[in-house]
Amino acid sequence: MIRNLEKTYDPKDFEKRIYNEWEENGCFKAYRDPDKKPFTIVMPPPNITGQLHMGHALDHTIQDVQIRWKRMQGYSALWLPGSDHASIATEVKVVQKLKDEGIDKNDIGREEFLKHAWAWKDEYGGRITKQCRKLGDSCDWDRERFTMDEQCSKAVKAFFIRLYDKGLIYKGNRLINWCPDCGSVLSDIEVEHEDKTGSYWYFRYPGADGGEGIEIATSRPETIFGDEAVAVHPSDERYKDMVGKKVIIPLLNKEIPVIADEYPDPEKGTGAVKITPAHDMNDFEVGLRHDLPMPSCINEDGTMNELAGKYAGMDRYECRRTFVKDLEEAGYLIKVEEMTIPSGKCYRCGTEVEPMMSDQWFVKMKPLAEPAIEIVKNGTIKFVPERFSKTYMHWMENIRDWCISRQLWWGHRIPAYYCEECGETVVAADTPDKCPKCGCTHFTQDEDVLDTWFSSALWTFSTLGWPDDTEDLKYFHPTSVMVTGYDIIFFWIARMIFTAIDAMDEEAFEYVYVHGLVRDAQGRKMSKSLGNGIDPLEVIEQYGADALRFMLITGISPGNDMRFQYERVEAARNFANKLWNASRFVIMNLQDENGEMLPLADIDSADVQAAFRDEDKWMIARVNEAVKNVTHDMDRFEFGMAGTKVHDVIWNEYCDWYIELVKSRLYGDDEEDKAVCRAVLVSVLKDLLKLLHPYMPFITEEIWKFLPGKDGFLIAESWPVYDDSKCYEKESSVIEKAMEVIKAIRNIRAEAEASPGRKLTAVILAEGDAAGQIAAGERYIMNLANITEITLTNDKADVPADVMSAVITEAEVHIPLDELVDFEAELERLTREKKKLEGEVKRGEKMLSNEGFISKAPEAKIQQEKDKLANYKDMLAKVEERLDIIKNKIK
RNA sequence: GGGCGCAUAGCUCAGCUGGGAGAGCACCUGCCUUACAAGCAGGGGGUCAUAGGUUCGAGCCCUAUUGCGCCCACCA
Repeated sequence: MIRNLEKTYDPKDFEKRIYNEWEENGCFKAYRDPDKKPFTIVMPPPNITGQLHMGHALDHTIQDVQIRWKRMQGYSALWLPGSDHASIATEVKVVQKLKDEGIDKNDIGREEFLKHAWAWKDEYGGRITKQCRKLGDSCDWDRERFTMDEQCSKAVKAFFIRLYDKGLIYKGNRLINWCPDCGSVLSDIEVEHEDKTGSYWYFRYPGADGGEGIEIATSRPETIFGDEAVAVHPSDERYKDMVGKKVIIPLLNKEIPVIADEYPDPEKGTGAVKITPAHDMNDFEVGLRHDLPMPSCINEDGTMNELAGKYAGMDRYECRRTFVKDLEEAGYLIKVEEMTIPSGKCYRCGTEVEPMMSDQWFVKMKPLAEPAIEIVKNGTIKFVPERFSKTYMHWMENIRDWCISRQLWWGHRIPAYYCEECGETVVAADTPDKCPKCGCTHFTQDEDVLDTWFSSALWTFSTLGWPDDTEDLKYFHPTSVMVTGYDIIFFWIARMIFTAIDAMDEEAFEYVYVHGLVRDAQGRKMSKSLGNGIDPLEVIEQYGADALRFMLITGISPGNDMRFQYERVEAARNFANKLWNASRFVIMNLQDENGEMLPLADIDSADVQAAFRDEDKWMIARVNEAVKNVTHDMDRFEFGMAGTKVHDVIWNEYCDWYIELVKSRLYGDDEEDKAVCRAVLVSVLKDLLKLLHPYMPFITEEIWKFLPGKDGFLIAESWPVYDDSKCYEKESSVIEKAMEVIKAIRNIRAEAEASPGRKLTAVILAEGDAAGQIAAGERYIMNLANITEITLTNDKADVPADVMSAVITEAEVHIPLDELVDFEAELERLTREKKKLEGEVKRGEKMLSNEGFISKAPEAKIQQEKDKLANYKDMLAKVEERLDIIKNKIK
């Protein structure tokens, strides 16, 4: 029975099976091996609410390629997986689910709600990690973590307490971003700014002294109820007399002062600004400077409060409409202008956020940012591509305090306890026994939870055991590379950097590899609302994970977005198919018709190496070269380039040339040579599979199983090493010259429209090195160009009359075609050739006659140009000679 | 207002430190050649956005311009 790969490549046949084998055999497990160097990647934890999307597929492919590669290079490679509780996102989903069941979150209370949330997590939380297995992620699943598991929760508390004790966490009443829909505060970066069309309403605030008062413009009339002043610029002549006087808010009959402040821009609006300290960031600052009261007029749910009088209870937008109408009817509205106005929206639900005064917890950022800036500045942490460090720096240098409390239930509850007697705040991991101030034993824990990014900020070290001083932490931290999209540099990367400096006193990672977004074929962002998302699982189902991975990673250059195109997945699948069939060919030739293994030469023995033919050495040299280049590219994070090079050596050299070159040997009678040939075929294929394995782990592992002389899994094999002694330049030049001749003959054949099956002969005029190379390569030429006889000569008289010709370096190839020669066409073809060569000669002469070039260019470059010019001149002369002959014939 | 990216073949994109423009797809021609038609062989196709500059030499470096996109900040 011949044992071979299935006739057709169908990834569904083996991808799942191979993955299970890896997992069952512990291939992904990382150990603290003192003899190995660690290589650590901590997976950006996907949200438990999510499904695997194309972004994950790209993100994970980049990580898995590195992990597999480093593992093969002999590192103790740990890829630590996990998932994120995603506070707001999950809570929204659970609330919705309960709502669908007719349950209101507030009716069941916190504890009951959390039971539902955990149940939800148990049901859906594992979904993504299951999907990751389809991609081939070689994570150490035994170390899988969750941001709300016991250890991570411990880390969160410990870190909170640590910062609190240092005075870096505080509670304060500040103007914050409030999402009325989520019912929670948001941090600054959770607000998305965009412009929208809106209106400026111009109102008159009459003077309290019965005077004309002042004209103001506002885009948010509903905040008038919170106005505490009208500000003008101190240098604004128009309002000089108004400063210090009072004006009356129309319809409210509330008196507010006119104040002078640097903030108003006399050029904008009327130059006079109503000041609402509790609902606008700038107004808040003005309010602080002038010691104004800061009353809120809007409730947390976005409705108006009692300050709005008869409008109380109305939604803020409804109030705006009604109030404007009332003001207009009362004659206070001067005009309305359409304008584009800025708007801040909640990044989760898109609701317009409301700036509000609120009591919240903050992290004081300045002291934490300083070392975080330094660690990137001094190169301890490196961004790939480098430009993203600028983005990071700019943000860090202008950082504001981080609001970390959220009015939600799903998340890490803030470890702050308030004494029920005296109100003292105690920050501790557990409920305190008694109040340090009054001795009371009754405490209430803070109701709020922490920003979901607070726990992810600790991810590189909380997952390895912090705050305990674990062996894992010592061995695997700092991590090696963090792979992420540029969209979460602020949310996550920046925060991991400063938390690790504070908690671990070291960098969280050495490199941050930043990739772009996967867009749809039209270049649009994939989104649920557009419905243009492409499900990676469907792509895998159709084309296999290897094809998807290969397409994703060869389609990118670091930091840039890419488009998802099915044609490219198909191309990647075709490549897999190519490798599959080539391997099937090799495996087939290792056995006799009964499936008995044929002898295989020992490729390491000197005798066998002495028996290598030119094509063997050429192929070995090509792989060796690829090893060098691919490794070099991967070292520089150029995974796309490296992948393309692996693709090219497999397809363009191994399949297109080497296999074709050795066929005649395999079908011949020289058993000893066949054993050598088989050995080279297998040995080279093994190296190629190794190079490709990080990109296409499944197919390479599956093929590996069928190859002789292996021990265990390919995933555990070592990465090939470049070997100086395997360049084989002399033998390679024979093959390359033969390839040149073969291509020339194929071209003539095609031009002559001679059928590929037709047997032809060739007369080759050659000189110099070419003569020897062609003589050595005759066999290859005959086989691959389908030539029955080659006359190798240096005598022009040997060239028959009716031939088609091609000129190559140091040689002319002539194909006798008798009746098939169309001399007109041949004339045209050679004339084209002549033109091309003339261009080359002209270029070379121009270059070499340039005084500056001769005196300034490097010697080697000049010599190279001289050699090229001589060659082109020689070729041109030969083409011209042929043209003369043809012209005479036509006459 | 500040910062960043992109502009190269019909399409999607590579092109690393400056030294003769590449790939995949699409297109044209011929082939079911005993690994592969998801393939083989051959071929056509580009003033590298524009204008200057540096250089012996620029797709690549510098300056400006145009168009597209992104990020940050601000706005009564």
